[in-house]
Amino acid sequence: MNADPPVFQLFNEIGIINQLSTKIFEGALPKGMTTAQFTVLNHFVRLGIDEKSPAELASAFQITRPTMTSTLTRMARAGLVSIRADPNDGRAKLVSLTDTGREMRESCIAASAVFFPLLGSFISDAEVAEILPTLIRLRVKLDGMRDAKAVTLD
Amino acid sequence: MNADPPVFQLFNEIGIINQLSTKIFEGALPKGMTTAQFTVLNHFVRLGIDEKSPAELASAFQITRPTMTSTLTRMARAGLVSIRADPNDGRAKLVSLTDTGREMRESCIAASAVFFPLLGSFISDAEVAEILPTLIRLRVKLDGMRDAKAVTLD
DNA sequence: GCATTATAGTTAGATATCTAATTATATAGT
DNA sequence: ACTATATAATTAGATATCTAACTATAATGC
Repeated sequence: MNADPPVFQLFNEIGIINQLSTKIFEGALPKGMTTAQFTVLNHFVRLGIDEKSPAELASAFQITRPTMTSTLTRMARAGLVSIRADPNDGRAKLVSLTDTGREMRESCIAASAVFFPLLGSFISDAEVAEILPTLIRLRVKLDGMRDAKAVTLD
Repeated sequence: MNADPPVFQLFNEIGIINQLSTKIFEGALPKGMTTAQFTVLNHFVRLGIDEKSPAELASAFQITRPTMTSTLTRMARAGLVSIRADPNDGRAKLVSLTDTGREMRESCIAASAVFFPLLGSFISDAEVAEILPTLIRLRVKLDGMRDAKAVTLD
């Protein structure tokens, strides 16, 4: 009864998996924390970065600058990041983690330490290894298309 | 330099693919149309349904009732759906497509007829066939967890 | 050097999504 | 029958996300 083309099905499944896994993950995070904010915290720590501009962060996460402004405003209000003017560029700003931000990231990591084994019980390492390369190839191609001026399709 | 566990990577890639493909798809839809609204239109047509309550629709798409209320309100405002009181249940309502809704669905299908071959050029049918079963299994398991009362993880 | 163009960040306005709380109606239980 | 519980829909308030438009500063170009 499912007449959808395989590619449609694929994107459909990916959409549902994304929605469900995101919800489960956020349910495990400290109250009020979101995936978007955790991603920023994790980025600084994992890459050992001191300061980065909002534009660079937006680019790293492939979101628009207004979205980044919005998230950073909330994170600054919560004391997770600190934002100062860039002394070398009057237009730009520089974002850095606060101690509170670093502690929050630790709490999130602790939460995910419980979360990922659970997900791991839903899909084996072998299965992940089997499908991950294909998904990465697909992501890279989609990503390349994003850079094409407009997604005109004509 | 990527020390993330494979499962983390998997969900990361899935998140990015979902974001990019959704954006590309919506870019192809008629101005103002969204994936959420198209999904509702397509649901009625594909399954040949006349009327369905907001609660049933919310359940079918695995979103909350407030979200469904929100989307249906906008769709009704745009003339895409019609909503009436359920004569058999004073609490419930019944949603149905309007002619405008049906036409809009056709336009979206026409748009996707251009979109999916494009995506198809990014991933072969063979690759889709290879990874789809695993993704479906994963989705089903995540889905089952959703029904567990609370995602307590403890 | 001054005008044009590009870039950084923000603001405005929109949609989708969630949780918590509210209102109204049904159903169950005793 | 009357109370207690469950269900349908909505409202309120929040986050994330987008596009379009705006302000300010930097870089280019002639």
